[in-house]
Amino acid sequence: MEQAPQRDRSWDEELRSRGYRVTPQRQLVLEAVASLNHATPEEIAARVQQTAKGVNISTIYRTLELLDSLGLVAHTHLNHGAPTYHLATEAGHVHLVCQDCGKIDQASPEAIAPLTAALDDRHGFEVNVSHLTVFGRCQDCRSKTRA
Amino acid sequence: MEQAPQRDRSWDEELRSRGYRVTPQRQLVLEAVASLNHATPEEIAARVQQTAKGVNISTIYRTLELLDSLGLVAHTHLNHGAPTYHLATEAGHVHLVCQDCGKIDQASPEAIAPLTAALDDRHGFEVNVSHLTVFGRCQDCRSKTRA
DNA sequence: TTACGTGCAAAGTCTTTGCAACCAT
DNA sequence: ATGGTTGCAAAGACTTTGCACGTAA
Repeated sequence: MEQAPQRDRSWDEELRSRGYRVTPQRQLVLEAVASLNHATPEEIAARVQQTAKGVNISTIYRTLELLDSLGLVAHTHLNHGAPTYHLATEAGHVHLVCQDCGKIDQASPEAIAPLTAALDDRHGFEVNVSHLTVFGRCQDCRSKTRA
Repeated sequence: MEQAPQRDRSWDEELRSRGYRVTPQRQLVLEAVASLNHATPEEIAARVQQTAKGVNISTIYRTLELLDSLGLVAHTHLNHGAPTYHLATEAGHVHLVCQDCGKIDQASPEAIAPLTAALDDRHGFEVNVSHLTVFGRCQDCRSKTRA
């Protein structure tokens, strides 16, 4: 399976060096996660199937679990039901989930630096920043409700 | 259904004033949430059924949803699967979930004050503190791995 | 008395698993 | 060639829903 030469292939070696194989399905899942950002397994499956219709949902789950364990993608648990996946290279940001409209925003790492420092200091707890989600209400919904 | 007089009954009125009824099932669920702390619906059901065996799991779910919507309990979405419920009066703390051993610790509100301030400031985002969960590794697991 | 709440059972959603065929290495 | 991967289908975990009976108010 040939591809455009300029695509990032560093993860290929990550797989192979650990004894895993590089398959079209895995490429497609990783590309889907990269392009969708905060997507559920079903959304990722839909995107993958735009290119390769035969890919089964169970393969999506297995692949996401693998990529997650390798640290290539990360997931967060949002409101109810499905987790959402994003590239681990985008880690270091906080997810801001609006409980009114469901919108997902992101905050920069600096905003949470005091938090991670305080938790390390006082609890000896090492924060997994790529897995951090904050719930609340976004600016839009706050102004709407106040009206 | 009479009970010991010294039990906290403020939530009774919370229900009645909104047109909901006070039932033994709802009392038991609230008591279970209070005594268990971070319990899943199934765990709550098990506790409730120690007292009243007939209570159905669907009643547990419906009651938790109700109490949650009334702000009497709150839930967080932990690793995979079931959410965990706790009393809303214990809100204002952060859950620290260890991804290695699964232990749930709590951090005081002061630790997150800088975070909530920064997010409000820079994103107009109002943090729901009772719903905040931080993933990472606890002190014990860190020292084990480092060894 | 009235209509909200519950138990029961069935269905729904999301995810995992066993197994034979398949294919990356 | 050969063992990791996939598709398929079935099972599993978790949650919701419809309906008739029960019960708080």
